[in-house]
Amino acid sequence: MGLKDQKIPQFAVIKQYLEQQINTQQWAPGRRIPTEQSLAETFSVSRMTARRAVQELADAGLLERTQGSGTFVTQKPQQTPHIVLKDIIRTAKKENSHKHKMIALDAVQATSDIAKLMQLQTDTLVFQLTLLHLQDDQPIQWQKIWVNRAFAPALMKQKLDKIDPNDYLEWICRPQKTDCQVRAVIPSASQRLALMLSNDRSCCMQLSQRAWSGESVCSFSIMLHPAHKYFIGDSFMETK
Amino acid sequence: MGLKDQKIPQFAVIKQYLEQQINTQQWAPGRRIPTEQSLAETFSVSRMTARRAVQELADAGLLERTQGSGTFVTQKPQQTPHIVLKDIIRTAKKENSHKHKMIALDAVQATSDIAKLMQLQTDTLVFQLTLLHLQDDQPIQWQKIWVNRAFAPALMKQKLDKIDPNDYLEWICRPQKTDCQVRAVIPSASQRLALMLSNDRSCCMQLSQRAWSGESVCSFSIMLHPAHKYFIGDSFMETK
DNA sequence: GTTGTTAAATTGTATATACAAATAATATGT
DNA sequence: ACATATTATTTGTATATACAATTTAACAAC
Repeated sequence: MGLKDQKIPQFAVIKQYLEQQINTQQWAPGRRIPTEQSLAETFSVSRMTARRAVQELADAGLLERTQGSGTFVTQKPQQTPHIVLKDIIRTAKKENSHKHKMIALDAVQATSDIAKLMQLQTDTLVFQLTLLHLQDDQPIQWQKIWVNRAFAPALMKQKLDKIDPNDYLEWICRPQKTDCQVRAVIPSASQRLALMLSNDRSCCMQLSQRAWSGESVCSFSIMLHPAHKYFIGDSFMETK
Repeated sequence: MGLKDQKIPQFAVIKQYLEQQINTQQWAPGRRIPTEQSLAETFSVSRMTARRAVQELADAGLLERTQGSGTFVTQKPQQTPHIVLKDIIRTAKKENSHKHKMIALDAVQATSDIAKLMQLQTDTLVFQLTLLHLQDDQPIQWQKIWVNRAFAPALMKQKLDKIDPNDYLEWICRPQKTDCQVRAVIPSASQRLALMLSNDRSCCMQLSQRAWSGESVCSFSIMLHPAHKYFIGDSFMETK
C-alpha cells in the first residue's frame, strides 16, 4: 500500500469536501447541493456511503433535507449565543478556598409561590436553608434553598456545618435535570449585610435553579452574587 | 393493515426503548447495553437498523461506544447548565412592536480599553453609536456600539433613523462568531434617564457582545436592559 | 506467574439492493 | 387556460452481506 494510505474513511472525505464548499461560501446558503446519487458517482462510492456524509452534516445543522426535493445549505446559521452558567462554588471548592456558613435552617410551610415552583400543595412543609458561601474568607454567594422533604427526610439530622447542603442534596436526590434563570436584582438589607456590600448602590446577579428528579422537584435555590464578583459568558473583557 | 399501523419506523421504536431504559435508570450509567446483534434479534430487524438506533443515541450523548468492547450508558457526573441568550430586540421586531432612536453618532478615537477589545491600535478612529430601543414605545434597551471602520466605511452615510444600525452592520459585516458576557450593573444617570428608570434603586442586565468576521473584530456592543424587563434562562418562575 | 499468541466478540466501514414517501416536473383531458 | 393525473426525481427506511479494526478472553509456552 502507498505511504499516504490513511485510514480516513470515504464518508469522511466526502463530508470534508461538503464542509469546505459550505464554509468557503462556494455553495451559498439556500443553494441545493448534489444528490446522494450524484455524490456517489462523483466519489465512486455507494449511495449509502454518500448518504452518510450528507446526513451527518444535516444532523450537525449545516444542511437541511426534504424528502422528494433535495438537500440544501442551511439558510441562517442564526447563532443565538449559548453561554455556560459557571458554578463559582464548585470552582472555589476545587481550589480549597471555599467555606460556607449556615445562617438559618427551618422547616416551614411553603408559600403559594414556592409551592407552585416546587409543584407541591400550598402549606406543605419544606426545609428552608439560608447560607453564605465564602472564598478566601470573602463572601461570594448568599443562598437560600427550599427542599422537598420527600427527597431528603433526614436533612436536619446532618452536620450541615461540616458538609455543604448542596453536596448532600446532590448526593441524596441525584437530580437529572435543572431549570435555570438569571436576573439582576437589588439585594435586601440583610443580604447586603451578609455579602458585606457597604455601598448601597450595588446590585447582584441572581441565579435561580430548580432541581428535578424524574417528574418531581427536589429543591429550589436562589443564589445571589455581588455583581462585581460574578459574570457569565466569555471573559474577553479582561484579556491582558 | 391495522388501524394503529403508524408510520413509526422500526429504528425509532428501538431508539425509544433504549431511551426509556436509560432515563428510568433501569440501565445505570456505565452499564453495558445489548450488542447490535442482540438488539437486532430481539426486535427482529437487521443489524444495520438496530445500529442506527444505538448510533443516534450515541450521537446525542446518551451512549458511548468503543470498538471491540461495546456500548455503554454515558456517565454524566454533572451537567453545567447552558442557557440561551435571548435577543429581545429581534423578538420585538418580529412582533412589529419595535422602534429605535439614535442618541448619538460620532467618529472617535478608540480608548485603550476599546482598542484592546477590538484588537486595534489605540487612538484608531472608530464609529461610536448610542441608541435606544423601544418596545410598544417603552424603552427596553440602551445600546452603545463601537464599529471597526474597515468593515463599515459608509456607515455614517446610511439613514440610521430608518434602518437599525444592528441590521445594517449584520448585513455589511456578516459576523460568523460572537463573544458574549452578561453582568449586573448600576446604570449611570444618563442611562437611567434614557431607560426611564425613575427609581434610583434599580439595576440593569448588561450584555456585552463582540462580533467577529474571520480574525478581526467588526464591532463591540454594550446592551443595557432594565432588570425587571429582562432575564435569561428558563421561564419557570412565572408559570401560571 | 508472566508473556506472547490465538480466537472470539463487538463495533466500524462499505456495498448492493429494494421499496416507500414526498416533492417537482410533465403530460393529459376538458 | 386550468385542473387533474401521471411520471420522474430525491430522500427515507430497511435488509443482507462482507470485511476491517479494536478489545477482551482464552490458551499455550516459557
